[in-house]
Amino acid sequence: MKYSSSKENYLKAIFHLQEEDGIVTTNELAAALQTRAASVTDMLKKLKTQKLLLYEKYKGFKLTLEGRKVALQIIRKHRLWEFFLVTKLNFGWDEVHEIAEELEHISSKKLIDRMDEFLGFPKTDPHGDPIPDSTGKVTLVKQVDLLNLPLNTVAEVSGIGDQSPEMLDLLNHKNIQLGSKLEIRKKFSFDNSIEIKIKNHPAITVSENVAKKIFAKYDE
Amino acid sequence: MKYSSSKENYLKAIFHLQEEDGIVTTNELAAALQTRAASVTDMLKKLKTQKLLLYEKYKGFKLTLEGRKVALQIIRKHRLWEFFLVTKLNFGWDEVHEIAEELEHISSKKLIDRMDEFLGFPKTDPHGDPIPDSTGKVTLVKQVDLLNLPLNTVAEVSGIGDQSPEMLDLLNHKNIQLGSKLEIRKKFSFDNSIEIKIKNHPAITVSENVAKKIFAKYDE
DNA sequence: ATATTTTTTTAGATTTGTCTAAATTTTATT
DNA sequence: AATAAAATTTAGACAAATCTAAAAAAATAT
Ligand SMILES: [Mn+2]
Ligand SMILES: [Mn+2]
Ligand SMILES: [Mn+2]
Ligand SMILES: [Mn+2]
Repeated sequence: MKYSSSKENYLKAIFHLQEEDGIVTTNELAAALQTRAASVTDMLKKLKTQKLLLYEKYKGFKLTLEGRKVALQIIRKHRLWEFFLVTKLNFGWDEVHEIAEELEHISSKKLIDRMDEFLGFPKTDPHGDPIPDSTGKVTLVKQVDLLNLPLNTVAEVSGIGDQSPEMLDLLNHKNIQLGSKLEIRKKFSFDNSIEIKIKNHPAITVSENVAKKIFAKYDE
Repeated sequence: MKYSSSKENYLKAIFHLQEEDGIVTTNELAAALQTRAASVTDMLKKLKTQKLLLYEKYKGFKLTLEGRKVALQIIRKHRLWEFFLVTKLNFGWDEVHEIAEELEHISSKKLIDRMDEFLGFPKTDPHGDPIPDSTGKVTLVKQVDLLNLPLNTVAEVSGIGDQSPEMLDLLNHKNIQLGSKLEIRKKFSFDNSIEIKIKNHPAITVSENVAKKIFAKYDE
């Protein structure tokens, strides 16, 4: 089945909001898609007709198994394209999202499976988010945020929980990137900020709000 | 300026028909785009409003300089993507057209320029058609069709003038591909068919209609 | 338990791209 | 030159995706 770019964007947004909130509301979805609540309601009805969504008016909605499956395929495409852009075309990890937002709607399944192979079947995208395999399965990546990383333990940055331009800008300026090796030198209990030493860089301090959005993996 | 996929397809089709016929008609364009003459007229008006087309009703139409420029950028993207699919993702040259038909509408200029660089600035696509550079300039490739290739002269297949699935199927079965080294062994004046010897393959015969659609370059 | 506020849905338009059927213009034929 | 045929355009309709404003339902506060 082939769906319009607009429908695909809705399915993806519902999936993401469902993941974090459990339940999704019309207004939330409208905000996420930068559209109006009325437009959302219109689309919900269409998605229901196509059996991609369970929806009873005023009662809320959630993806059907089929809707979930479609959403995961779009996410797979989005993240593989991002990986391609960063690793093969030397894009910065903070400039690939917009382009992937278009590329994720290219329909050929064969194309994306070949791309996956070409890239060596990567497990996470440049933002540390997991890439579903061709059947839609996601390998959970075990990671802790920096607030929960033990002192003086070398860890590798594996994900960022906030991909806003503001956050990416901050990370760029502090030389924090995916794959960076770092350790916590000190935790300030006054404001929960932490001092970080990144390999080959002077020590820096980041706030609690930043620290809890940076994920890393380390050997125990 | 950003144009819809539909508009881009129209501009590209007009450009191609203009190239071969000089003048393009409403019906021709409708046939090329698999749509109706009435739809074409509708779109011609819109393209005129956007100054991409010179158009007076019942009098014919042709691209403006701006329309031509846009068309060349779409063609550049189409051919670079085809090259990528064949050389990096191991697609057959007969299965890339459809996918490129979608990819050509991805808007990022930076993406396509990075891709061009990644591919080593190729001059022709997998069908032998020239790839415009980032300013829209095309390097003319000097080539003759097989009917005009001298006897017993080794030449390299550099282009195919008909990319229909039927033609591509025939070429596949006869082991003729881009880059094939071949020479004409005999020309049958009865029906203008020719006997071809392709390196590492037994001699084969192709009809006049096929021969005139195969282009090759050779040293004089 | 009412009243108020917030959320969601409907009603009715609008834009883009397409279609069929009919009208108009151009081109070809007697 | 008149007529027939072909090409092109217009008129009017439709589907998809969006919008604003109004109505309806649900949640919250008094
Ligand atoms: Mn998207
Ligand atoms: Mn990402
Ligand atoms: Mn296209
Ligand atoms: Mn081509």
